Amino acid sequence: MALKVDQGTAKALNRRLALNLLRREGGLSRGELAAKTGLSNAAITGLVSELIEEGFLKEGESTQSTGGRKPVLVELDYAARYSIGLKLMSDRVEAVLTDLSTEPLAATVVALSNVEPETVAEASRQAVQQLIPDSDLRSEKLIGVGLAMPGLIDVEHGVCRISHRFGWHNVPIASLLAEQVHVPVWVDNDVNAFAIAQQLFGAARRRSSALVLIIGTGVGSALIFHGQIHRGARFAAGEIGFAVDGGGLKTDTFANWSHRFSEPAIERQWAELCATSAGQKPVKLQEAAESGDPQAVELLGSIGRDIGIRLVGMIDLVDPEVVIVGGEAIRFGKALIDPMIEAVKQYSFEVPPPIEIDWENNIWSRGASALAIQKFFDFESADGVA
Amino acid sequence: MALKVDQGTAKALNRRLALNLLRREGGLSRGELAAKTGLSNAAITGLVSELIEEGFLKEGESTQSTGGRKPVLVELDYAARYSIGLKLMSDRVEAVLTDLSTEPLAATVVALSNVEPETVAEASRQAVQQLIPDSDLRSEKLIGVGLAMPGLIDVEHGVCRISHRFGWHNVPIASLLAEQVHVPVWVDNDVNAFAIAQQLFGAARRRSSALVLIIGTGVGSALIFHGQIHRGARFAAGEIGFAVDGGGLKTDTFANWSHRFSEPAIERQWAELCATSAGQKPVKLQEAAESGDPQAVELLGSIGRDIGIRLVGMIDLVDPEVVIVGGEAIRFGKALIDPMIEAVKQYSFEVPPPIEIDWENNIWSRGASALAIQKFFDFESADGVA
DNA sequence: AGACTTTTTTCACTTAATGAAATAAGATGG
DNA sequence: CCATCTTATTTCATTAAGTGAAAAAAGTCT
Repeated sequence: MALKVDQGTAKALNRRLALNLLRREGGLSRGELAAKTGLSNAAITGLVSELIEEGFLKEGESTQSTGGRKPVLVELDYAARYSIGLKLMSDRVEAVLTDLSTEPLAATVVALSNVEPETVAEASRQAVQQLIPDSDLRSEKLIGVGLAMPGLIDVEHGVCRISHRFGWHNVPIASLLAEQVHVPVWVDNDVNAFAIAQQLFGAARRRSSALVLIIGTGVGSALIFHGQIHRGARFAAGEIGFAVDGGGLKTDTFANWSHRFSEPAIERQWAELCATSAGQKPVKLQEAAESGDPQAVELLGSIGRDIGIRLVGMIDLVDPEVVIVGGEAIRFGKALIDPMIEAVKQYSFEVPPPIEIDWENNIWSRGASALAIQKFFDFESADGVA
Repeated sequence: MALKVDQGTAKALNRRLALNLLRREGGLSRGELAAKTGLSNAAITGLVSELIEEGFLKEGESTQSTGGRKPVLVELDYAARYSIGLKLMSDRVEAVLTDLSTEPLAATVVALSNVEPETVAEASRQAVQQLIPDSDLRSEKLIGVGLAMPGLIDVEHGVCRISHRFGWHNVPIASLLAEQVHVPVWVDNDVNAFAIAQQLFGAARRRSSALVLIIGTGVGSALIFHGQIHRGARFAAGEIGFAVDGGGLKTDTFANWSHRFSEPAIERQWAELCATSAGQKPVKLQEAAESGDPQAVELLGSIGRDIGIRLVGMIDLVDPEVVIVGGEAIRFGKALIDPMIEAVKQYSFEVPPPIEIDWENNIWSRGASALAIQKFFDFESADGVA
């Protein structure tokens, strides 16, 4: 429910406005900041000095004078604090310590013997301990811990409503972990976490809406509108992994996104292909595609096209400013991606939005770290679970 | 771009908050209003007396005392002002005069000899004139005119970017009309207008998100998030009419939503069916379905199921609080609707949101009227094109 | 060095909300 | 029927955040 706006919230909103402007545009003088926010110079003076006092902003170099006093650049001090990101996998917790720009400073991995909530919380505690052993430093400079996992997450209460992959049902994982690490903890769906990182410092940085598609262990998506994750009425927005497809007039053929398009599914299809074409010794799909193997190129092309066709439906529905595609399947390269983009261009209602491919290893845990960092740039639910 | 919040905008936001609370909940006492908005009693006293002075609120009957002074109910005075809605059709302009609750007070239709912007503007002027001949009354009590039409509309500038059905391209229809009627004019896509009406006083009244699906002359949709229409980066959100469908593994079969699912397309399929089944004299599809004709029930069932299957993809992506289905095809009744709902239930990822069917004749122009009314409940772009 | 220019800060003022106290209006009970 | 209690609404002094104008700071240019 929307709530009243008093002077306190108004101030917080203006603070967020200025911070996000600096995040998107880099260094700005106080005067530019005033012009771009619409606030008076006087107000900016006060706001900036508060933020400098808190350590989030620093004065940069003065730039060119235009015949008078040089403007003093003000910029975000990304090194001022740390954040920790934890990505839950079925067999391990991947952890990373980053600065406020999600730049990794250290990383570690803790193995999981099982996926019981207590086991996961204990492994997470160990990971945090390894990354910042000094508990004083933790309370001083660590802004919090972000936890990313597959499933439907109630981010406000820090509860995992449903995670099929972990077999969880209403697990208050944020508070379980917060009890152990004594810093604020935020949980979110892993694809949402990736999308937030893209929004803060990635391809969606200067855009207000985005559609994120992940082709990894499963297939999932995330939506950003007005610079905010759209989570849906039951935290299920973007859960396209199980979308059925009636196949035109043939309603009896249902193709499951994850079943055909996930990275494991693609590998499986390659294995089946290799098994049937006798005499050929099995080669890795990625290598085969890179060396131009016709069967591999054909398989990936067909899958890419089909993904593209489904992407068109999503684009036409929400009309995002940009589409960002990531996930482990990106490693299959152009053979998969180009036909996908081609299909989007061919079948879109209008000229489609730009499609950006962005993926690298360890990006999951950086996304998790962005969950905590986002709270600096975003005024809503700035409390986490502590 | 988001902008600063000063005391003026804060006040406007609080005013909006109170108005929307009253719209959703009906009459409330000042005390309840204070409790639900989070504002102090003192602030509510001031706010309410301003709104009463302006004529938008009135005091209602005092309710039951609970042992002390009776609370005085405050409610919206829907009769305080008028709004006019214009729905552009290819051969006519349908117009309705409503109160602030979109309740029709009078209606008229003006024929169009062609769809040139000037012709449309002139016909619209005539319609307004017929509904309120007295120009003094217009400037006093008419809050504005809402114009609904198919196509991509830049609502901020009142420009129709593209309308295939009218052959328009960047037509500043709002200012063309505003010049003639001398009241504020707002234009929007017709499906968006319908959705806004549903949000203000229909099935989405107490919800903050909704997915609206229209099966009419074409097939279109609208999205409401946070009580606001989601228009997309190029005003193209919801334009699913041309969505392609790769049909599972068979990428060569493309079924176009509008081509198979629009009301004319359904009629066409019935006509084809009647033509092939020799000896049978043609019966109207709606009548055939109502009388339980197996072929009609079968045809509508198959179409309904296919629509349902596609709806699942949309629901899984955006996870709306409610789905609202409307459009001229609703007249085909349960034979079409029930299989659609069945399919949604069968193939959804989670328990699907409630699906509400809401349609009646002349609803298009009431939706148009809601475009102007919405500006009272919504603080953004409250200026229109004047 | 003195005259401009441009940026940033200072300060008196305005506005909208707040909490506490006052007032209004009805209920209750002898 | 009057005194007292209860609940609803209004009044008022106070507070917080932003504004515009003027002052101060920090340059450039001749």
